[in-house]
Amino acid sequence: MNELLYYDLKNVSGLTPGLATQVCREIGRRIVAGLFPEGQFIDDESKLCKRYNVSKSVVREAVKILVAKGLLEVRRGNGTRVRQRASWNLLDDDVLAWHQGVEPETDFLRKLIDVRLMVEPNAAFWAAGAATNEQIKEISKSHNDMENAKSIQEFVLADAKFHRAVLRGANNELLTAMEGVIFSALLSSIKITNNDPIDNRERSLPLHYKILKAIETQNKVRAEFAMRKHMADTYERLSKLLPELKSGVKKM
Amino acid sequence: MNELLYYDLKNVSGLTPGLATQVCREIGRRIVAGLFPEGQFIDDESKLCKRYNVSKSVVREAVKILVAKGLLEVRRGNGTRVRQRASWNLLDDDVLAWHQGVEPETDFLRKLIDVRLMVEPNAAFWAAGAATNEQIKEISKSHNDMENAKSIQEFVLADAKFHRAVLRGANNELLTAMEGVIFSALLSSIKITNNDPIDNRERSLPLHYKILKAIETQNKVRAEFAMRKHMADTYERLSKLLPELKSGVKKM
DNA sequence: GACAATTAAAACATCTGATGTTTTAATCCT
DNA sequence: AGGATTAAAACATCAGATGTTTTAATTGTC
Repeated sequence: MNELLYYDLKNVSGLTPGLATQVCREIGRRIVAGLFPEGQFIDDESKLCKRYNVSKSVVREAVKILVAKGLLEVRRGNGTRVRQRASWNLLDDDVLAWHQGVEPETDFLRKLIDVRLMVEPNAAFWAAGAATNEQIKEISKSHNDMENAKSIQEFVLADAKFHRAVLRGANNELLTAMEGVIFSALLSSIKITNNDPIDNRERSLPLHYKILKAIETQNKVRAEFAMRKHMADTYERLSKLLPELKSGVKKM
Repeated sequence: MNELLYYDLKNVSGLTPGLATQVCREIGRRIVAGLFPEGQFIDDESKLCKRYNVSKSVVREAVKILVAKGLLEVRRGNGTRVRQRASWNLLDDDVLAWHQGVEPETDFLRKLIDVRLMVEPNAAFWAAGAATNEQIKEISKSHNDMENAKSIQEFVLADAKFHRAVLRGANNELLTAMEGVIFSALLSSIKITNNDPIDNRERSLPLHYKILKAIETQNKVRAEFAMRKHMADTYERLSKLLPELKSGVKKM
C-alpha cells in the first residue's frame, strides 16, 4: 500500500510499534476514510477493547493520540465522537498518510498541490539565501539520485528527497513541518503518472537542475522562478492525465 | 499569559481537562522552552509519576500525546527522549501555543510571518473565487467587529477572526489547518504593537476593507494583491518597532 | 588480557480490577 | 406538567502484577 511508502519516506525513526499505535492507526484510517459522519460517536472503551482484543489502557492511549491529532473529541461521562474535518490536524504526518488511497483522491490532491504551489517556490527563494553547504550538498545528491534512478520507485524517492532538502534549506522549521504535504502529493501523483506512457524524467530533470544551480549560486529570484516553473510543469502534466485536477489549481 | 489567549481563539471546543492533558502541557512547554537538548532523555515513568503526583496511566497517556506531536520518542526498554526540533509538529496548535513567551521570540515570529506571507495572499485569491455567502458574511462581520472594537483585545480578536474567515473561505482544509500560525503570529505581534504609541487601526482597517471588497466581488487578483499589501504593511510596521525582524523577511 | 556468553537491572508495554466523577436520561413525586 | 431524585453509562484515575526489550555489568574461557 502507498501509505507504507509514505512512512518509508517519513518515519525512519520515531515510530512506536506498540499496540496503541496500531489501534490508533486502525481507527484513524476509518475516520479519515469517512466511515463516520462528523459528530458521530464511536464505540466506547469496552467495545473497542473487545473489537481489537486489547486492554482498556491500550484503547485509552490510542484515543488520546487521535484526540491529539484533532480527530476525536472525548467528553467525560458522555462518549467519544469524531470531530468535524475542519478541526483535524491535516498537516500531521500520520493524518496525511492515512489519506493515501482514500476517495476522493483527486480533490485532496488538488488541495495538496495548491499548498505546494504556495510554499515551495518561496522555500526555494529562501534556500537560495540561507541553505548551508551541507544542505546544498543534500539537494545536489538528490538530484544525482534522480539522474541515476533505475526504477520509478527510486526516482520518486530521490525526487521527494530533493524537495525535502530544499524545504530544509530555507532555514524555517515551520516549512520543514510541511514535508508531509510534499510526500503525500508526490505519492498520490505516482498513481497517475504510473499510467503515463511517456517517461517524464527527461522533462523533470532539467527543471530540477535549474533549481539546484540557482540555489548553489544564491540567486533567490531565479530559484523561486525555477521552482515555480517546475511545479507548473508538473501540474500541467498531471492535469493532462487527470482533467478533474485542472479546475481548481491556480494558473500561472 | 498569552498562551491562554491563544486557546481562547482556538480551542473553543475539543480540549479535555484531564490530568494527562495537564501533564502533557507541562512537559510540552518545558521541551518547547528548550530546557532539554535534542536527544536528551527525560525522566522515566516512575519519576514523572512522583514529580506530578499522578498514576502511571496518566503519565503514559501524556507521553503518548507528546509522541503524537513529534516532541518525544519512546524506545522500549531504553527510555524516552526529546526529538530534534526539526521533527516536531510545529504546525500543531498546542505546540504553537506552547511557544508563546518562549525566547527567542523574534526569530520564531519572523518565521511565522514568512509562512503567513506565503499562504495568506493565495488564500485570499482562492477565497475570492470559492467562499460561500456564509463565509463572506463571516469576513464582513469580523471587519465590522474590528471597526467597533473598544479595546486592543477586541481588535486583535476580530482581526484574527477576519484572517481565519479568509483562510476558511479558500475551500481548502489544509489551509484551515494553518489557522494556528496566524493566531500565533498575531499574539506575538501584540506584545510589540502594544508599545506602539500610534493607533494602527486607522492604517489597518482600510486595507482589510479592500480585501473584503475584493472577495465579495470575486476579484481574485485584487484580493491577493490587497492581502499582500496588508501583510507587507504589517511587517513594515512591526519591523520598525523591532529591527531584528527585518533581516530575514522577504521584501516585496 | 581479550572476547564471548550469561545474567541482572532498568524501563517501557500490557493486562486486570477497583473506585471515582460526570453526564444523560429515566423515574418518581407533587 | 414540572421539578427533584436516582440509576445507568461512559470516561478518569489509581494500584499492582506480569511480560518484553534493551543496556550494561558480570562471568568464564582461551
